[in-house]
Amino acid sequence: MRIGELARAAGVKAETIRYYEREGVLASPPRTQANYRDYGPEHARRLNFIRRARDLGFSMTRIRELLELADDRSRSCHAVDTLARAHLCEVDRKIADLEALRRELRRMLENCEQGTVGTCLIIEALADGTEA
Amino acid sequence: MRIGELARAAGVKAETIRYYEREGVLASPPRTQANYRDYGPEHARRLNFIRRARDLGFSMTRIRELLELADDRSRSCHAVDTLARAHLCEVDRKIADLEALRRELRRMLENCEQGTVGTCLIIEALADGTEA
DNA sequence: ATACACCTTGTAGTCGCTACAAGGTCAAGC
DNA sequence: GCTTGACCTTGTAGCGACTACAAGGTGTAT
Repeated sequence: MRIGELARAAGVKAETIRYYEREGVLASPPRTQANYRDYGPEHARRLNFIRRARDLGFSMTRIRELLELADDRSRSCHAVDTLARAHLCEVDRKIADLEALRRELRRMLENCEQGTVGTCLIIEALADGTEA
Repeated sequence: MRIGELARAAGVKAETIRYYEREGVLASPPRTQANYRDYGPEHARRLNFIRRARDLGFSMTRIRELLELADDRSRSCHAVDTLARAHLCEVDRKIADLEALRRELRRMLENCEQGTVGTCLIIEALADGTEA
C-alpha cells in the first residue's frame, strides 16, 4: 500500500502520515524499489489508532504515552484509565470555559440596539469590560 | 508610561504588547530620548479592547475588523453585530464538538474493567473505533 | 514520446504568543 | 566613579499539529 492509498483509507493527507513518521508515532515502513513507502495492515491499524485519539482531542505527547502502553498487552490498564480520565477533566474544563464565554457573548448580543457604532453596546462591552 | 507598566496594568507580557504593535492592532507609541516606548491612556484603552476580545475568543483577524469598525463611530453597528453573531456560532459549534467527545470518553471510561492492556476496552475503542 | 498521477525530500508557513540572546539606559547604593 | 539591578531595545527561534509548496524522480497509459 502506497502512502496515498493509506491516506485516503484513513482520511488524512499524505503529508500528515509522513509527519507522524517523523514524529516517531508511526513506524517507518519498508520501501519499494522506487523508494516509495510500502505500508501493510499493521501500519493502517496504528494510523487509525492515532487518528481516533487525535479526534478525541489527545495531544501527540499523550498519544505517544498511550501507544507505549498499548504495545505492552500484559501491563495493567490502570495507567491507560488514568490518562483517559485526566483528558476527560481537561475536556470538562474546556467546555466550562467556552460556556462562560458564550454567556458573555449572548449578553452582549441581546443588548445590541442596532444603532451606530458610537452607541454600540458590543463595542463598549469590549472596550470597558462592563457587561453589556 | 513605559511598556512594563502598561503590561502590568493590562495583565499581559511586554513581549505581547510589542507583538500587537508588530501586528498593527496597537499603534506605535512615541519614543523617549532613550528610545523607550511611551504609552498614553489611549494605548491602554486600545490594549484593553484587544485583550477583552482575545479573552472572548476572537481571532486577531476578527479583532482587526472589530477595531476598524469601532474607529468609525458614525457607522451602523450592524456589521459589529454580525461579527459577534458569527463568533457565537463558532463557539456553539466548538461546545457541541467537545460535548460529543466527552460522551465518547465517558463511555470508554465507564466500561473499563481495570484488567490488563490486552483486554483494555479503552485501547480497543481507540484502535477499532468501536464504541467501548 | 508524452502526459499525468503519484511519489520523494526539504523548507517554510499557520496562530498567538513566548523565550531568549546581546546589548543599551537609568537610578540607587557603596 | 563604579557596580548592581531593573528595565528597555532589536532580532530570532520555538511551541503544536499540521499544511503548502518547490523541485525533482517514478510508473502507467496512450
